Amino acid sequence: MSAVQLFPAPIATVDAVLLTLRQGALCVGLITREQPPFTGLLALPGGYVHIPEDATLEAAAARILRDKARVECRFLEQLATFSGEARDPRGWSLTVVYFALVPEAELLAAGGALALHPVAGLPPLAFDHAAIIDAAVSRLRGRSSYSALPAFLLPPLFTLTELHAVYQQVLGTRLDPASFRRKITDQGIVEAAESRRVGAHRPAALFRLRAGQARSFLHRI
Amino acid sequence: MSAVQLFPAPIATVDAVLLTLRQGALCVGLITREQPPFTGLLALPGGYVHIPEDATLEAAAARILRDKARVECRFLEQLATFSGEARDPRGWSLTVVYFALVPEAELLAAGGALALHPVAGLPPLAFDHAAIIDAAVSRLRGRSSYSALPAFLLPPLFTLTELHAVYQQVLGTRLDPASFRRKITDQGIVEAAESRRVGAHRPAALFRLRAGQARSFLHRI
DNA sequence: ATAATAGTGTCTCTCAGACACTATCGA
DNA sequence: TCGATAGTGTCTGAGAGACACTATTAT
Repeated sequence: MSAVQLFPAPIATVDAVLLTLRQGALCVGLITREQPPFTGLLALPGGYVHIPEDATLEAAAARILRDKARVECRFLEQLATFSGEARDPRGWSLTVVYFALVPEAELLAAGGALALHPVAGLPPLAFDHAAIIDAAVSRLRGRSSYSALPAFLLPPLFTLTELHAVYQQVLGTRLDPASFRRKITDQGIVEAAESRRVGAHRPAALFRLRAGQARSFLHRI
Repeated sequence: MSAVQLFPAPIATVDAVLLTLRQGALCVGLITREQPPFTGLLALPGGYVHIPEDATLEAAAARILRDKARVECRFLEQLATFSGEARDPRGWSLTVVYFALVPEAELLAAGGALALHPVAGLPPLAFDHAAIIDAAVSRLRGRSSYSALPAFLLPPLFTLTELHAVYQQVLGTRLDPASFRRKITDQGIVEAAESRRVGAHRPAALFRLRAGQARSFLHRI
């Protein structure tokens, strides 16, 4: 390694995959590109790191989602870094991708410039963003079977029936309600809130995620 | 987003965490830095992406390990990207980190410039490399409980007793030999090789990883 | 035969799925 | 009282750990 950098630097960007559930369908937040390349195509929200404003890449992703969707995501985590010569016609590039889970209600309340599109049946996307979204959905599905990730698709307070429905929608399988309740409550993943959800029928207890323990279970769902 | 990039580009590099087992101890391959910053300290092998020689970041990581350790790793996967202003005194930087598993025998046969150091009790390292190694070890430990990753710490052909020992060393726990054998063989993770390991006592059947199925199990180990 | 390592049979306990049951609300 | 949703009790079957057992080699 010499002191002088002999190689051109790759173009480095940050992109964000924001996932939410709308009417039981997993959706991703996209923008329509206004500049080349890929003008007019849908793309993930993203951009350059703002130095020194962004302390880290994660901060850059949070800023991008704050600007585009007007939300502070309770779940934001690095997905992976995608790279290569072919993904951007301007040249060799890399993009560090973060993935966020947001309840739909929060997105709607915030307004924001992202349009929600069901991840099943997306139109052609800019760059390699279709593959990136596939990777994010795979991560969500994979982690959902042994973690509390799907809870981040609900508001901070939720009933176990709602959580059960979200797990079923994300995993695409039926889960026995009784076993589900036991697993969730036994493992200390959630804690009971004081209030109850009142409605037309028997009120349901409300729960919230326990801080820190939200990520992984002892046993599979 | 304007057409002109208004922000300085971060310094982008690739680093590799090469892990192996030596006498039951998990070890990482390190070099001694010859240039500033951190001259004289131990560091992960790494460097700039060579454009256009490296087709992707993974190819850059493979090249770095080929140059420094003279090995082609059968397991090489992206770990995460680390970033920030503080990790490199030259300024805001990001490094895309790959993590590799190699059997010790292969490393020794290859020679190479990496020195193996037990991950328990490392001296101070350059940059944030201590935190990066922690992340790699956590990933290995976490994935080992439900995947065949530890098998990559053995040569392509191995006995179930050897695999059992490697799992115990990586996980740091005792595993029942009978249960272990059943789980490994029942799940189609390995397939029997034709040959057997001959020695001073009863010969053991040799196995290899089944291509594709190497990554994840139905049930925990 | 013996030592040593390889590999199996079988018991038990725990946990997940199935599903019938009870509980609590509004109308 | 009924309909609807919330939540529980209990049976059963699968799988993991424990551990005693058998198998196969060299010496």
